[in-house]
Amino acid sequence: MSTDGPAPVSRDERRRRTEAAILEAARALFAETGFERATIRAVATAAGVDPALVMQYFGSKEKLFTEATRWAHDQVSVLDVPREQVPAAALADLFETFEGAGGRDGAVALMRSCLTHPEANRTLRDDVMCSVASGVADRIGGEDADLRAGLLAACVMGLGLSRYLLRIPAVSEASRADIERLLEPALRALLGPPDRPAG
Amino acid sequence: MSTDGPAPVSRDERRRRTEAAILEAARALFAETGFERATIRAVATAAGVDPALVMQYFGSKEKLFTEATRWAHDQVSVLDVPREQVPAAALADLFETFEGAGGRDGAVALMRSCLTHPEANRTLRDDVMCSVASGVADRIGGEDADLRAGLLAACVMGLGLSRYLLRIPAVSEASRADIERLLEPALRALLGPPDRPAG
DNA sequence: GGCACCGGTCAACGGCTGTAGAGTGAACTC
DNA sequence: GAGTTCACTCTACAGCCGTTGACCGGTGCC
Repeated sequence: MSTDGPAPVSRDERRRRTEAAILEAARALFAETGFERATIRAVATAAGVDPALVMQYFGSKEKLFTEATRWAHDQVSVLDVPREQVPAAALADLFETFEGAGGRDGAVALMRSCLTHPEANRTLRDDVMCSVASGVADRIGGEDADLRAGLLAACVMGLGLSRYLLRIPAVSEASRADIERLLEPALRALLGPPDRPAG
Repeated sequence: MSTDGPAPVSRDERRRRTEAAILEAARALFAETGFERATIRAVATAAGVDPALVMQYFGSKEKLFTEATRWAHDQVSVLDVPREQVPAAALADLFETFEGAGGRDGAVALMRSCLTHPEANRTLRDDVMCSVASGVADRIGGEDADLRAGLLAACVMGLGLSRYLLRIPAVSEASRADIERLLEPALRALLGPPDRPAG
């Protein structure tokens, strides 16, 4: 309580901290109630600042939301594994996204608002689902590759929705291992028969 | 075009018709934009009446929403088929719910709002998902029956979400038959090994 | 034919929302 | 140490929302 010194926080540092606090509060509130019900006033209160400061930092509620739900493409492992490991990797990616160290609020916030907020809808469909499904389809191959990949993505998203958003007890309270054990074989069936390079 | 007569609509008949028109408009708007963004004024305009009349008929926006998204338990066939037909019946129920003759807007409206509206959330989780999953679990049997049923419900809901709400192209534009052909075997894998009556 | 009823409309209120602009005091620069 | 910058706050506005109560006119009943 003495070695801390007189709080030598520079102006830049303060700005970075409050911006992070606002972003964190926004993520939490967007995740909890969705875009429409989360108000800038509530975000500001949670972050301990004035509502006008939120506007000053992010320009508008829309831009705040976009910033708070930015999707990181690079933490998707399903695009980097051989065909047979796609189902397991897809599940691992889901668990990592929603239970990993990096705050899960951003993902929940995007998903929470994806049915009522036009841009969240577009982002989740195009930048997440279609983008991933397209890569998965390449690994699956065959005539129905696109549909198979789409159905796989749909099932994984259904799991995420049930477990983290709707919180259906049987799915929400199950262990990650149990879900992988039961669901991975089912997703594997979506891949279809093993590769046949030509045909 | 002449035998119609001078529109002999009684007062009761008029009331029933306008109430139905309001309900239909509400379903359509709730389905399109969700509970929060759909306004009573917009519903009234779409139904061709005054906003105050909507209040007079349904009491509040909440009650209007509840009425517009009432869930009919009786059209679920998955609870009336033997174990091996559960996956096919679950898919048939989904297609019937969202593409059947009885307006699909009610189902879309409930689903559209299930992530942001507390009561829609509760209804979809408890009255739809848990209720159905519980019945399915009974048919599946075994140690993990509840989780297996929950995962099956999650996958089917993921399909519905991708096809009718997010409209992911690969899933949305596929034929019902193709989806059944590819997804039914996968869902069948969720049932686990065939019944073993004791054990 | 007079009267009560009721489907329907009009105008308005209070509250909440996103947003804008002026102002303030402490941290930085020279 | 004076002047500037900038994080931050206060106050306010305009618009939209759900909701209400008074009012109007045709319909049904005696």
